[in-house]
Amino acid sequence: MAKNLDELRAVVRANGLRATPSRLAVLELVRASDAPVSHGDVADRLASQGWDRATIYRNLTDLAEVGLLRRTDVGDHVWRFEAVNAEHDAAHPHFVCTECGTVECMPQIELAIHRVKAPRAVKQRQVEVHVRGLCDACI
Amino acid sequence: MAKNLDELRAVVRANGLRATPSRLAVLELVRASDAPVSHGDVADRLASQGWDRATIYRNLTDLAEVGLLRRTDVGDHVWRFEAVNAEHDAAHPHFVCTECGTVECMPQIELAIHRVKAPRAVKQRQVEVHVRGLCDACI
DNA sequence: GGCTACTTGCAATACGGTTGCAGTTGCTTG
DNA sequence: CAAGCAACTGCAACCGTATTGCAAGTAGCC
Repeated sequence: MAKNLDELRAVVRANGLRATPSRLAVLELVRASDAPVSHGDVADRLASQGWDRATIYRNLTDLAEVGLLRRTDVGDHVWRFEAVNAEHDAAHPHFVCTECGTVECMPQIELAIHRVKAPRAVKQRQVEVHVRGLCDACI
Repeated sequence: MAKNLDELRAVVRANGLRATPSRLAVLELVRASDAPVSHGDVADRLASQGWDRATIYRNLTDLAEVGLLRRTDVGDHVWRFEAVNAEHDAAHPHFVCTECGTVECMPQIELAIHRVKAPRAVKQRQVEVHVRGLCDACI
């Protein structure tokens, strides 16, 4: 467990952030969750440790900004966060399950543009693509 | 124009709602928009006609409930509404500019799936597709 | 160890979304 | 056409998620 904290500390610092106790707690919790967690979830679960909601919020957004977490939403207009692991590369579409919140990478998906009238970024594929629906487990 | 109001009136009544002036104004505005419009947008644009925001909200949700409008979101946590009509029936991707927030319908875009391994919903195109990038004005 | 930039707690605000209640009105029916 | 009633509207308020300013506290660099 102490080793795990050192690892968290190292990774936070490697990403240019200070390894504060609250940040480590947030990162540990999100990494331990198997589904995306909301700010509210995290704040509730860390309330026993005395962290203020504003702090939790800032930590979540800071960690997301440096790429340790990913902010996502499942269509209910609540932002959720999940851990980003090493092999991740953002250059392909993502599928989000609107039921369980699972995010899957979809490199096998591509945009097909049937007519020329589209923004340049779209034509150049310089866009983020999010696909939202029910995964096979929830369908 | 009067004919157009009669048509709106008829369609609203045909869907079991009362054809009140505010409802007709809302439906007309949303039908005239070429991109999904938010509650706030509609309220602002109809403010000169004196309609209260609560009324606009209720009208939007009522019209969506009976199927004359479709509620949709483009990933920015603001609900938007678009008209449902014969040619606009199918759900289609929306492009949102990450800089200025402009939203565009993208019926000319379609998912191309290169390999069979994808969630069933994706293969059946039972998904919402959100495309995010810079529009031509912000690029 | 000192110092500085970053972080946190507190308190408040912002914003989209929603609702209760009393008065108004669309529309059905006689 | 008029009456009646359920649907609709304006007003005022509330809700939950998201976000921010400021002063005090602290991580970490030198």
